[in-house]
Amino acid sequence: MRMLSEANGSIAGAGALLKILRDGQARTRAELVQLTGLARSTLGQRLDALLSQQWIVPTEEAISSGGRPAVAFTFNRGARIALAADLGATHARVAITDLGTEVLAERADEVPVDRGPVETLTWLQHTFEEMLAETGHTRDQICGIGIGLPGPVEHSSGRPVNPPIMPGWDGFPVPEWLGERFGAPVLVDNDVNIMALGEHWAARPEADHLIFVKIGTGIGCGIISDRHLHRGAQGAAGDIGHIQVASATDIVCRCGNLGCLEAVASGAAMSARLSAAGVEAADSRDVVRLVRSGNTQAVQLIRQAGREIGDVLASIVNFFNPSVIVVGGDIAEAGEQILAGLREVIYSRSLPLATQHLTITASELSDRAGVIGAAVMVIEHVLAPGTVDRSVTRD
Amino acid sequence: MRMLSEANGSIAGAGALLKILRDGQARTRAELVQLTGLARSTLGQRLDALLSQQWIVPTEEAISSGGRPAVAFTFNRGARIALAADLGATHARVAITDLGTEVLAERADEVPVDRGPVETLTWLQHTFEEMLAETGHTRDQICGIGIGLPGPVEHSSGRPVNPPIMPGWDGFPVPEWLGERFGAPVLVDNDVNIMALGEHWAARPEADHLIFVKIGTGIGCGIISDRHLHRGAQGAAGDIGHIQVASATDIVCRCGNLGCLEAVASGAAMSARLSAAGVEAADSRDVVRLVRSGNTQAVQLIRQAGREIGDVLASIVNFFNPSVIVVGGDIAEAGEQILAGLREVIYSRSLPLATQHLTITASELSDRAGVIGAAVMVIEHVLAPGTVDRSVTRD
DNA sequence: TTATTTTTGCTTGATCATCGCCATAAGTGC
DNA sequence: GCACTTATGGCGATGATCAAGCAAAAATAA
Repeated sequence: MRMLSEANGSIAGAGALLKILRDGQARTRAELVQLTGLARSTLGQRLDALLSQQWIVPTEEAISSGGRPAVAFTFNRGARIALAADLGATHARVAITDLGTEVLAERADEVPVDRGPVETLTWLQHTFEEMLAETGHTRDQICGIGIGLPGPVEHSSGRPVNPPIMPGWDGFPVPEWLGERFGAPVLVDNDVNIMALGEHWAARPEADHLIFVKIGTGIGCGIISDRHLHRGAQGAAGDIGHIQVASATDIVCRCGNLGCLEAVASGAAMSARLSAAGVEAADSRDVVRLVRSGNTQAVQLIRQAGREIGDVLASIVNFFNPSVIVVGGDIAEAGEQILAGLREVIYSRSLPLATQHLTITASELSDRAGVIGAAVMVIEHVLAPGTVDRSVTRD
Repeated sequence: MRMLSEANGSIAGAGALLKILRDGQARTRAELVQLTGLARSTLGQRLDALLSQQWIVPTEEAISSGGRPAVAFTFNRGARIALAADLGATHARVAITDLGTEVLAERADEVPVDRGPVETLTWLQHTFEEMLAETGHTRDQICGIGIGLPGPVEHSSGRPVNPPIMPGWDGFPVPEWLGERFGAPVLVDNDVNIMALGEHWAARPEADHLIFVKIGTGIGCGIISDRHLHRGAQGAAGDIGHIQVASATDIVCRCGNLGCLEAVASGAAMSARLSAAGVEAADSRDVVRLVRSGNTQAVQLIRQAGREIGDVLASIVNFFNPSVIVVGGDIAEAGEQILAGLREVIYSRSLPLATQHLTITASELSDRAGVIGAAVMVIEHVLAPGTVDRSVTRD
């Protein structure tokens, strides 16, 4: 048993304590004794250890009930920082967060990922460095770096696997490249996976089984099963964009197959269809703009897309029985229009037992879900190893 | 940390050791020292504890490499027994197994579950007692009882939830009823879940993500994600029988909806169709019999059913990315006929990344998957709490 | 100001798991 | 039969933890 607790590393035996304090609530010694079952003296020793490492801090306010007021301790979210990046096909979002996933600095830029890993990561390195200077943080405060990439990633090695829209990235050792430059552990994952992680952790921690559906240029989803990210055998889980839908078996998808969901209901498919109909729309954002401005064709199209996606999700609800479905991505910005279509189909097609407590909602974190998820991935890896990922990448 | 290890109960600190010995990773003291990092003396103490409780036994053969031969230890599968039952709609299979899920005694009977819980469980109690007498085991050797039921079960409480084919069972406290009579922990779960568990554990332990598809009177599946059973938010995960299939939106299902998979490809649906065509077939078994005897209509029907189910599974493969799909249930006894249809559709419709290492195979345990899974559920609960289920039912 | 209450820091002796060391057991090779 | 090698068991030392107690600190109530 000893080895298990010592595997925690620097935090040593105090890991269990930290776990309790990390929920953000201030706890007094008396409460902690109650919660852990430790002796007062032992608890004192452990608190000292955590205090000296700055992992926790005493709060200002003293709660008195007639005698000497008790000192309450809280988790020190500012003890370390996490570097997080959500790299999309054309735009990237980079952030520095504290250990409570609070965003301390943030940037969103147009960065084409198709120029290859070295150029993109060099830009990322410089952006991180600039932001660190901005916020006045040093390198030794970094507890880790989390990266989301728009394609399949082998999480254990942090390398992209045959990514369709990232030429030159196949097998590129992202963790090694960045790890050398910052001297911190680097974790990489698929963008939908980290979005699911972010939404689950920051907005819906009570949901045990969550599906995050990203509707943007393409369509994909991140899966949380029993509070763990489900990545699948090849890390390819959640690739629902190429599931065949019944209604349109004549449309050719970019993958070569017929009637893929993505070829019908994605942002790219919708903008293409609007353009063909004479309405100008270059990408997902234009579609959303048109919907918001009340364009009839766009509204009809997005409602129909919602029903198509709902068709696929209805099957998934029966199979997976999630407690929450969160919808995010560019197209989700159109709001209720797409959710209405989704709900309509899911509630009529799926089993009552599976739908009676099912929540279908738009992402609360919106376009920040990715970076926050990347931060969560890193923080959990450092503070509670094994919760999110079971294999270490780099140290 | 202390409290964590003590929660293990009677095995105390030696739990980790037992896990290693159980998997056969190490056998001699030297190897165990290497693997655990414990001191030789500490290891010796722990081994003594395990030996005195009969959890492990020294083997006869002594491995020498020039000096005094090392004593090899093996997990004593006979230390305790598990009582297991797989109750189906009309027939039941009951077994006593050792801790290695080896079947020591077994019975298969026609037992209609629709007569209510008291009659069925009373029969089960007597069967267990008879079998115990037969094998010469006593009650205090029972480490637990595992039950599989044909309907949704809230695993944490062990109670059926609105089971469609089990009148009178809704909310019945199965664990309490049986626990009182045998003085052992009772775990209950859906029949497909335990089949998935059995097949995963006994036949395919290397598969991290497994889907067990049961094709019998109805159609359902059990889901293993990251070596853990995925039960879903309402314990309703895996209910793929009522997913709508494109090809037959005109057929009414017993659930009231149109075009359910179960209404097209289940044993009940096939026997009904054969009967309507003038070929006598009362149930799934008759269908299998006809297929085996080479009846053209039956063969065509089962091939088509394979394709329909494959259609649904193709979507699930994209979504879930399993490493193995195991097919079981009465209809699966027909062998390659149904697998051919499945493979045909899945390999053509699902993504190459997801299918390239995907195995689609018939159940190795066949009609024993259920009881063995029930035994696994109990054994894992006692020996490695938290591996399969995270909530305790009864003690 | 003083008494009371409650928290906190510190000390002590006991307990327990673990560790390192040494003696002994049980083989192999000459 | 003897030296050598390797495995095993036992003993005292170590360190973490615990329960208990006492004194100091910091508030409230009289």
